[in-house]
Amino acid sequence: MQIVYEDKKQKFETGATPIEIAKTLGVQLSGVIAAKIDSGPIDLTRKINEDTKIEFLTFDSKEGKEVFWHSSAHLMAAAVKRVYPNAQLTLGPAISEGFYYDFYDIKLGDNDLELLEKEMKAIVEADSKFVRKEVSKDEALALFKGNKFKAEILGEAESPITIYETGDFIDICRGPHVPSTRYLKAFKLLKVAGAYWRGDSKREVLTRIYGVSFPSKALLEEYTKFEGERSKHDHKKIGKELELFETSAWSPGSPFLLPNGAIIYNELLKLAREMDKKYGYQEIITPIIAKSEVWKTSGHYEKYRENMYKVAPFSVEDEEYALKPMNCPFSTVVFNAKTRSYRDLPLRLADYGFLHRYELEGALDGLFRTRMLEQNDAHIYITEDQVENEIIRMFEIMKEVYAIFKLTPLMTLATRPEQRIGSDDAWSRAENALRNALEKSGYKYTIKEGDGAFYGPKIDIYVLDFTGKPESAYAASTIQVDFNLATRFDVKYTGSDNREHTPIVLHQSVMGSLGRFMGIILSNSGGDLPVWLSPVQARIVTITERNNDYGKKLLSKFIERGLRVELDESNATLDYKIREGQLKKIPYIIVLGDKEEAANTIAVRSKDGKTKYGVELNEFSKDLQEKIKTRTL
RNA sequence: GCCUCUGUAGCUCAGUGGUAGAGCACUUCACUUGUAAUGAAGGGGUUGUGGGUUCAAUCCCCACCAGAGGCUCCA
Repeated sequence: MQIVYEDKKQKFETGATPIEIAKTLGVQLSGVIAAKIDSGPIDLTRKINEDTKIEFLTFDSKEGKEVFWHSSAHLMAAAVKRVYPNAQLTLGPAISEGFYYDFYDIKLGDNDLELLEKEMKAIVEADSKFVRKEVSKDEALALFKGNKFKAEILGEAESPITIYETGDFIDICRGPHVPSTRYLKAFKLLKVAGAYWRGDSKREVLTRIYGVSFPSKALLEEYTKFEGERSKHDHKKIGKELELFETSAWSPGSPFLLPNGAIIYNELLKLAREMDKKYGYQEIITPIIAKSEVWKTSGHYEKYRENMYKVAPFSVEDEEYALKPMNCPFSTVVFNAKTRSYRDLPLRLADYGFLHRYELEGALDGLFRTRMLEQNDAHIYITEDQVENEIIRMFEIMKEVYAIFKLTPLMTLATRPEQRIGSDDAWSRAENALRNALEKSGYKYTIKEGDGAFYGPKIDIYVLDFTGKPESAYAASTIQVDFNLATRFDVKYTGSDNREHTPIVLHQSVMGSLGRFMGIILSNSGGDLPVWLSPVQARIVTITERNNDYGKKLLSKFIERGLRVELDESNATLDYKIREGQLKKIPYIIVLGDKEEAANTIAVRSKDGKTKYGVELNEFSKDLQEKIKTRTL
């Protein structure tokens, strides 16, 4: 057998294990969790019987982590079995950050986790080996007699079945695993949650325990520290601290924007409207409630009814009305308000209507997932051959907006799903248009096969969150092609051939839900907003009461200039006032004392703690206005 | 909707089967301060809501409401 390891080529006896091979090659095994050969990762103790390349996996690699966490899931399951012998094992995979295991027939709460951790520690100290065995399907079934979940899994598997023994614990498992429990030095069980067997809400509810583990205590501490950092980016916490929004049981899922929050929200709206103007979108205003008939025509009533709020009967006519969950159909009324020609296209209609969607209570999340939302929504009526260029244009808008917020976009192209309307030809042309637009604009993108809407392909744009990890990116913008809407609402234009044609509709939303977008900005910035978005752009602080009149005089000057400035003339100490301003993340604190008053200047402290003395008010306010105008820090 | 946890003053949180406490915030007074917390006094709570158990419930039990996390990661 020939093994290739980096540039060393050596022959080994068939049946050598990675541990033996490592010794011969002189590979240091400390930190090595598993090996990887051509056919995939394997146990360090498993014999290799094929010609192959070999790689040694440590925790640093994605595959190494997977092995490590999967072994940790076994460790946890072993502990659960000891403490709760009746618990039935189901599945326990590694996930992107840690692992979980689902159990059937146990009840436990967060308080029980400590007990399990102790048990796990005992197993780790016992240094139990992970022993791999192959058995027949029948033998495996016998091992898990009475466990319908394992029986279901085995039903789909082929003999021989691999099992792993760790002390007295046995689980069906493809592996590989770390050689022994001693490797699993540092771990933490995080939470207990409910999950459905195979993610299906009609099936059994299982108890899922989440955990993370690391090869050293230091790494676990680092993880814990990062989790602390995470809470600084919790938009709900920031919203509370900066007095931006409140939630109320009066209307769950519909946050109330407080004055400070409303300022930020309106600044975002202002930006959206500026972009509309710049890029030739016309704003329309359409009803919030309408007869359900509308949604029967659009098809939403059939597909989306569970998420719709009905208002029925609304009037004496006993006709059912509904709150709109989407703006789309209403733009057709605007299009049809007069006879349209191809010269009117592309017709770009922006709609900021308030939408209501019934979201599951458990899915609600601050500004991120709400039941009332407002999108910077647009519907573009267009001919098929205009699609590509129009989308390139949309990317221009998006680039401009993202640059302001320093957001990094990730593009995904979603193609035709199983259930769809429109001809395959039309789909191909539309998908190509989207692909070309992406490529001509120089974007890298991933393709999600079959993930398009039933009415057309789409591009979803995600933006990175504060961690910068693609897997936790936010869905921010969307661009969708729609073959359905115009047909359903009988929308037509006259072509250059003097005949009637049905336009294609593009759905576009650059910022998505504005509330949600605000949440993203809050989280990513940790509450440190640029001047143009800050509810209070500067706060005047007087040192003594003697300076209050000077403070009032300057305040009115700032307000005349349209700046959001406030005055703190309380009789607290300067230190206290500075601290207050700093905690509220106000970009500038203007300090006024006797010296400033005598010289008719101001002292400006910026958020980074640096202070400039003897500044002229005009100079400062001009600088501020410039920053606001250009939307820079 | 389902699972786990949580709900005590505006906020952050203690606490107890015998109707409640701290810090911050707020009000008042004193201090008049030069770049991240001056001191003192005071006001503020049907312990989420509704039932039940009990001589007695904020605490125990049930239901409801709201909040947090989870319900895609496949032997």
